[in-house]
Amino acid sequence: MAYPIVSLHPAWEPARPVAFQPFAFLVQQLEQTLKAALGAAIQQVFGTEVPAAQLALQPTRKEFAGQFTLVTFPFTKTLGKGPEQIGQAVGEWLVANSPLVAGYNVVKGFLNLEIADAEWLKAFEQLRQQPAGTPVTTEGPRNVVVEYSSPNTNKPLHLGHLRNNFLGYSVAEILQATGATVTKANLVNDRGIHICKSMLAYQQYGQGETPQSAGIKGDHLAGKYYVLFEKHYREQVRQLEAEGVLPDVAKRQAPLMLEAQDMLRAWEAGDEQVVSLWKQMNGWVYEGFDATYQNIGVDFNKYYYESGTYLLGKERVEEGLQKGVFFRKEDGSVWVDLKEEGLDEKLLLRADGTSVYITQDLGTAELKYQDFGYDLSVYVIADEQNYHMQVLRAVLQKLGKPYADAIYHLSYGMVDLPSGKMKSREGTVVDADELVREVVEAAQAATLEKGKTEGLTEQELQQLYHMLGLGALKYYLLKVDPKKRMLFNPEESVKLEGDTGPFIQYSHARIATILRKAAEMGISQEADLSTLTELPAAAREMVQELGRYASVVQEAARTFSPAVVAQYAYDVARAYNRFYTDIKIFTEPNETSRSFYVALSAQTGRTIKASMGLLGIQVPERM
RNA sequence: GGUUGCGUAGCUCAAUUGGAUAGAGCAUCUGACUACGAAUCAGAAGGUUUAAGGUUCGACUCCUUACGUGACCA
Repeated sequence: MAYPIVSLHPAWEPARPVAFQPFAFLVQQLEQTLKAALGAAIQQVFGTEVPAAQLALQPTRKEFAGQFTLVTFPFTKTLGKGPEQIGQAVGEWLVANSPLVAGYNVVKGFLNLEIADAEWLKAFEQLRQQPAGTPVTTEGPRNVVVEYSSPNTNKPLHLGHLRNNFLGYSVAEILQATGATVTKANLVNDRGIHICKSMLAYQQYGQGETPQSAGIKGDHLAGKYYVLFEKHYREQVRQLEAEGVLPDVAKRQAPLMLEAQDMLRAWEAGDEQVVSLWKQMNGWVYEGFDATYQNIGVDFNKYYYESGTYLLGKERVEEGLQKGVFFRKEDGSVWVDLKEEGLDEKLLLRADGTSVYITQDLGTAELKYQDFGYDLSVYVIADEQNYHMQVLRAVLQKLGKPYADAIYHLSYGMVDLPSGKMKSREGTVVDADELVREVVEAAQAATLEKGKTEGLTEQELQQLYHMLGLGALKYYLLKVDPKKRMLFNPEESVKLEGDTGPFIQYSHARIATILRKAAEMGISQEADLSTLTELPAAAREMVQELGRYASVVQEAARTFSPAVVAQYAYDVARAYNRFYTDIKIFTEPNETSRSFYVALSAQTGRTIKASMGLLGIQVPERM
């Protein structure tokens, strides 16, 4: 693999310029050319060379004419002139000498440059020739594993998991769009004391119930017994405390807890009965998870099970002891000293030889690397585990693992409710299946109210409601910067106006209608655009917006942020709606312009579809 | 107690990574469907970016302190 692993973390910096561009980066290309022209201008006018890195261009703000802006403040010292003077001189030179630049204006230290419409048209022509799915770059990691979802098998998925799943899926898609080969992995936490709790409760109170007999999804059934365990366990603790036992002791010595621990030991020892119950219940849970995954539209190429990796983790601990980077305490427990790394001493293996979380994570990391030899391994895990992930990396570094630095923790903020934190103990957890049902129902109600779907079959309607409901939910969860904690407001999440998924889906449906009608009217999208000389502002802005696609996806990949793509999709939809009200496509008298507007609409539709696809959101032809 | 994240309009979020008069949506108010879909568009109002200092041509962004709030480590 040609990519040095160490350079990939935490976010790789694209080297510029690159030799080969697989995608016509409309805006990037213009920017490059413009920068070269700017360099030449300064050279010609002032006789001084300015490093290209200093020529920072930014988009011109809406209230000024132009599309690109050069900030001239940084040059005042080296050029010995005032910021306005520099702007004037450079602008004047460019208009006279560069075909790119049609006009300029200077406001204080800002030189606003207007790109000639002919250039925009040329760029648009290039852009629309690009086949769908063309990688947006050749840089960055090429072989990536994205681990996400990673549920426990003792209860069903909830709202927090949804953020995780949508993020993981989307980041995988985004990285794939940069040309990387991406493996979506799901590490199932299928062993441990919490699993035993469900099993024990089932054994004691289940009376042979099955998902079929109870008419409950398997994951919900397991969750039911987990809750039942907690209920009876708490009762036992309360009783012990009433008998005068200290709270801490009561928690440890409640019969149910002791039995659960017995069961865990029996499981590790391979006890047939326990293992068979474990297999049966996990089987139910997996069926339930599969149904949820399918329903929310996420998938995986590879499953890992902690039951299959924790032993490998113990081997890593042994390896560390042999290499002398771990140490054993008198009681037999194994530790690593990470004080030099600014962390603490950390337990790796209990005195009784049983593994802790980090043990299995060491094993899983090893296995993943054996399987895929990745140059980037993304872990989509909530930020409450920041410390844990730092430790994992540090331990792998101590072990001298080549993949230690290829690990990237995509640390996302937890989801709050208007009522505060989600607490399973207080029953405030929002169930994923139920939430999805609610958003789909809300989408159905809204669609029926609009009454624009006559002619669709019942099946098409159901698909549409699902598409819209999930679109609303996914967009709502993905539009916020992953790193930030977010508030989930159930009422807002099913809204379909303003900054929402359905708004963008609506824009797509609108475009689809335009294209259908254009086809009926026999309007070609292939007119020779070179005969057009001037564009209406709305069309120019639309072209410019569409041209950002590749750099937006690169930015999203670099920062592991679907929010960047969500924001872009919204911007595109908004720009199109503005264009739509501004310009009457079918009454446009100039045939070439009319053809151009249809082609522009088509390209907008493709861009919306692609962007939303990166978020895992589908878009309808009608709604 | 230690480590660490966050604090922007009434609410939910942005701000091109140090650039212009801090932008969107929701909610509120006003206007636009007898030419392509009003789930839309145009406009109004809404801010001492928690506070105080510092760095510089320039700070929501970087540094220090305080306050508020969350997470993790025992």
